Amino acid sequence: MKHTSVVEDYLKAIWGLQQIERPVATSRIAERLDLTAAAVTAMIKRLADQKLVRHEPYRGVILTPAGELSALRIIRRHRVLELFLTETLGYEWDRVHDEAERLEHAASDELIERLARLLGEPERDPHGSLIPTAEGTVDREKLPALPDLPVDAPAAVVEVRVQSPDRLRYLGSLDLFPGAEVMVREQAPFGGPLSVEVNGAARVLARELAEQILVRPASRDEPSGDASPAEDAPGKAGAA
Amino acid sequence: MKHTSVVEDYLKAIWGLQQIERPVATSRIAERLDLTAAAVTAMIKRLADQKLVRHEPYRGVILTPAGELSALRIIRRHRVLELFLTETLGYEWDRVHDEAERLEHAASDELIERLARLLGEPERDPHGSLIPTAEGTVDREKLPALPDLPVDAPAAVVEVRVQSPDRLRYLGSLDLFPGAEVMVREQAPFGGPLSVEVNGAARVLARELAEQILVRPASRDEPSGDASPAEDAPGKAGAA
DNA sequence: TTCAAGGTTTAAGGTAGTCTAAAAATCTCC
DNA sequence: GGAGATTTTTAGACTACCTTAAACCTTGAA
Repeated sequence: MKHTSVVEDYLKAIWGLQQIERPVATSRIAERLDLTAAAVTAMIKRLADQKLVRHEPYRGVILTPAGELSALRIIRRHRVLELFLTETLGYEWDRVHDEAERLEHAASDELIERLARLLGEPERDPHGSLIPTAEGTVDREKLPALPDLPVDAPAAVVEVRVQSPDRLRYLGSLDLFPGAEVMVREQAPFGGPLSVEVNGAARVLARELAEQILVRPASRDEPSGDASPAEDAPGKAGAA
Repeated sequence: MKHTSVVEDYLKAIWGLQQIERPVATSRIAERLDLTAAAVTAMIKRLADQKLVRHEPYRGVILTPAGELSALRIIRRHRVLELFLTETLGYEWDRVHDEAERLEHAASDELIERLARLLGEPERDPHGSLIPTAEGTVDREKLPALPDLPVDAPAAVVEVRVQSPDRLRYLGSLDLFPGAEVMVREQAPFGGPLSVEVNGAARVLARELAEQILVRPASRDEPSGDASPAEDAPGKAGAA
């Protein structure tokens, strides 16, 4: 039940990669954790011994139910901490990841639950990602990305699936936080950029970035983006 | 400048022991960290290589200025975190130590400074211990302990030098938090217990514990214990 | 003044994690 | 259905810790 912080990092990485492809290749894990494939192979053995993953040599790994549960608990920690950092301490949304990355291994369950209480039992982190429950469950949601939206259809940003601080900072400068109201005005052909209205202001956005912005289309009869649980824009709280 | 968390633990332990005797014996460190003396000797070599301690074989170690600075920064982290846990998250004062012990190695300087700001740049932790500044300085203060007080002289509790959760819980049940107003009524001879008035209520306290309670005698002309910077009693915030 | 007790250091071995380099398996493509 | 490229695993070595057991100082008391 209690793992080293390195083991926690592996589980988290594997969980994330598993959302993309199952089973997960050794080299994917190595890339994500910035380690050699040899190190990953060695660790996978240990994880398999602890019944956290199942490993088919040369084929890849998948998390066991125990492994997945552990992963989700760590992800909960991470996301609660991120939200605490922005909401309570005024961190910018592009600077919370690394800090949370270290704290998540040191924080007790009790600390996390107290933080969650302080934050009002939040459902999403500052990037709009769903926070797993303390029991380790998350809803699988299937949201459209910005480029999937029909032209001129109003929607609200729900989640910004971007890690890189640079990109986050840039998106923040465009006001593209969870909760922002958006409308696609035009999509340039051949994978070109999108013209988007963000909270009423006209913006142009590279398609690559737009793909990472998940939205909830406004339902016809609602006045304006009120269907979204994410209500306020993080990352602009008290500047350092 | 950046050390492993094990190194940080050693520095903190040595700093604390150095307040009692200098140089610090290998076996004292081993006791405090619950390791074998052999492990300590090995680590001392590494610390000496990094110029964090000076070591005279068979005689003991003392921190170098660099080592002391590092130690004080870690102690600052620890104490700021402890205060955050009681003040903001409602932890009891007997349960903050272990949590802070883990977090102190993961928290960035920035996090600690933001917490300190949130807490109003506090001077003392929940036990009344002085928090070193961000620059790594602490005042050396020389306060009398409860048994040093003349009978019937009013004083205020400043610091409770107790680690053990059991004892802290017990002292808390007697209202002996920093800020409490106390008066020694009687001292039993031959190292016997003290009769003490705490916030007006009569208590009896083992001498061993009383020795660890540091107080500031009320100055004659003040109405009541207002000279103390520690103003409110921690540890009684929202019960779990 | 020696010598035993007790604390300290060395020596040897273990775990968790990393790396490089080489061997083995799988995939790709003609 | 191979040859060659690619990916994965093994092998051997390194760091930072820890342990136990033996060797080594220091000291204090007869």
